[in-house]
Amino acid sequence: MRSAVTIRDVARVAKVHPGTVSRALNADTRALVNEETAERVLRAAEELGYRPNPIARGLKTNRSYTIGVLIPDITNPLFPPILRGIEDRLGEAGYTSLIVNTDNDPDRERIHIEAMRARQVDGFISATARLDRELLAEAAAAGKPLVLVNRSLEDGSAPAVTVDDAFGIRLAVQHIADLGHKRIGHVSGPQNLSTGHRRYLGFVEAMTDAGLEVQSEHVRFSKWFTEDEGARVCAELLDAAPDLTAIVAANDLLALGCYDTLEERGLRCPEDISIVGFNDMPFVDRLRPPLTTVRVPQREIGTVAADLMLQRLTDDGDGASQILLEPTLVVRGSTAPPGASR
Amino acid sequence: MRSAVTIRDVARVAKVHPGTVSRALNADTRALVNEETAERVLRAAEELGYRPNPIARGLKTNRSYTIGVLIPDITNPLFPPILRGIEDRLGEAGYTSLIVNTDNDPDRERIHIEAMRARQVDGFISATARLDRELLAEAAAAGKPLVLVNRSLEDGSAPAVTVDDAFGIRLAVQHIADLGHKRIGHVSGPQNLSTGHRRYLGFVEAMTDAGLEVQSEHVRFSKWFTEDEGARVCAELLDAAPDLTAIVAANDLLALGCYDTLEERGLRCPEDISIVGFNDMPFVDRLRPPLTTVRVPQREIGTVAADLMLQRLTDDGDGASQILLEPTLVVRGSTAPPGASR
DNA sequence: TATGGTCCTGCAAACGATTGCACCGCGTCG
DNA sequence: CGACGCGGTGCAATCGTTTGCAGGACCATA
Repeated sequence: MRSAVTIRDVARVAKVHPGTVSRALNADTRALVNEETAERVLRAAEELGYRPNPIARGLKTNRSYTIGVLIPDITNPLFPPILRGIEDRLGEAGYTSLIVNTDNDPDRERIHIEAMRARQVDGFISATARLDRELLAEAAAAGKPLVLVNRSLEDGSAPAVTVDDAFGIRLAVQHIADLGHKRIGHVSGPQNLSTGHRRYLGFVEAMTDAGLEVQSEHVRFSKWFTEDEGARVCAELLDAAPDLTAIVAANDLLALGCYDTLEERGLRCPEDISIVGFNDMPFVDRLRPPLTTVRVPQREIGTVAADLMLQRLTDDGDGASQILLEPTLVVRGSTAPPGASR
Repeated sequence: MRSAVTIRDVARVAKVHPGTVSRALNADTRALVNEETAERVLRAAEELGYRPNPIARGLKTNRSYTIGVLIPDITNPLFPPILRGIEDRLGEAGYTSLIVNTDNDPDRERIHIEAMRARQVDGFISATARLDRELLAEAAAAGKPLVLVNRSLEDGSAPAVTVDDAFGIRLAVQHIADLGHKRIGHVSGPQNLSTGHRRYLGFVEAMTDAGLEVQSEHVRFSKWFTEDEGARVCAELLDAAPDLTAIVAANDLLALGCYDTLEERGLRCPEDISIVGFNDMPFVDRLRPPLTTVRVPQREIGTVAADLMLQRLTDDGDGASQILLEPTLVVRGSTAPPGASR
């Protein structure tokens, strides 16, 4: 009844030694065994419906064909498409992914890494926000490759796939500037995250390139990428600079928070203030108003990260390790020329 | 450098036999070993930072402390909260979950189940739509418990956690009826899915209970729970019964599709037609208009399913196996009295 | 003092695969 | 004709745990 067909059963049927079966079935040792014998083994395996037991294999080889994937929270709509990309690509290569939610909590993160190491994961993909230094150290200590997603270390010491944040923000600013806006604010992300930081730098640069001045009261920083923080920071921004006609948010969730604050203050979007987000999360096209935002190729991020990992796992000849994906602008209803209603 | 500390190392330090270490460390065999010895072993393990190797353990015990979780698509916003619930609860109990996307494709499903069996998962949790019969058979053949989520088999042959669909739809219909609507349509879900079917039955029942007649042209069936199908079926419905003033959709995505069709035809919601959804997916409160919908306790579904699984895994004394969770109505902007604008 | 019973703990065989090593037969070359 | 090389296969150890079984130490009872 059980899937009890082992390598020994196959050996018996094929009338060879279990060791030979192993060699015949393993792609890179097949050369060692006589063609004819190999075929006989293959047939026997097929016939019996033999499936090698990855557990037993892993015990001997120290490989689990499993990749640990760390994300802050699967409930954040940004991640499912990325995960989907990772899983699909990894799956094609015979790998499985083990997903954990860290909630950006160092303790949870540590526990999960520990558990994953115990489970002999072959590598880590991390889309998590904190502690990458330590994670990197952990991974290095365990001799496991680590791929960063959606963020990177300044010194490029770990392979990473990110989107070109500066370019994305530039698209947003240009669009707003082209509409005729002069006084443009930035609801920035946390500066200790590479995404938040780079988008902030990108904003400043794009503004000056557009010939616009960026006054210090036109920028406010959030502590996290959440809707609540977006609302709080937007309020702060409007208090400091009530004459703004447009806001570039560092992230869709922050933009959502801006919507909240505008509504609370009786301001209309886009008539009174235009808003641009970042990420193009699912369903932001259905908001009121539909959010103009910078679209990042989320699924592609996942597949590319998986590719990077697979590459690290097979040939250790390291190809490109810092991959930059290009975002695009999606113009929808939350942006309009300034004073559009007047 | 490696996590190379094995049970033998601990044994050496504690000056006992590896077998004794195993017994001392395993909760339900600890009684077999002298208190004092056990403590010594524990200290040694602690000191060395010993982590038992689950792979090796699994090889001997045939348990992987891993649960296979099948969902159609992680990209569907309905699932992340459920997954989160499952993972958190399972994690507390020392289990890990292996998530796969089936896309409701029988082949993909089969392949994944096969792979998971090979990986010796201890059980399956399925939120997938198709093939449960076969999945059940597979699981039974492998001697692995199976828990169904969000749907069930008519004969209750597998433990399942579902929401009370009939009750939920009743809430929706009652709300609409209370607003004064008489001509109420139903964009139904697929009838081969238990959710779709039960919501349809609930609709009919609730209507008659409200003293309203349900004419056959007031109900149309969709093939899948998708936005596109919602749009298609809604159009069909409006063609057949142009005088409807309210629509109960079997699902939020279908409701979204209804929005599309209304907009396309220049009908306003809720002024011309009220719409109610089902599930309260994330962000449907931010749509235009905010969607009135039936809220299901998504995260709780996950935790309860995990509980059910854990229960099956430990004591096989089977407690309640069909668990019904109660939904609530969330009234928002997509419903209003008929002819509200006139 | 012999016997029996209770606790412990060591021993060794699994679990299912991989892999270094040895061996065998045979062809080839000197 | 002997030695060598080589392709192919079997042997057995190994990965890190768990667990049935045996046996030793100790105590109590007859």
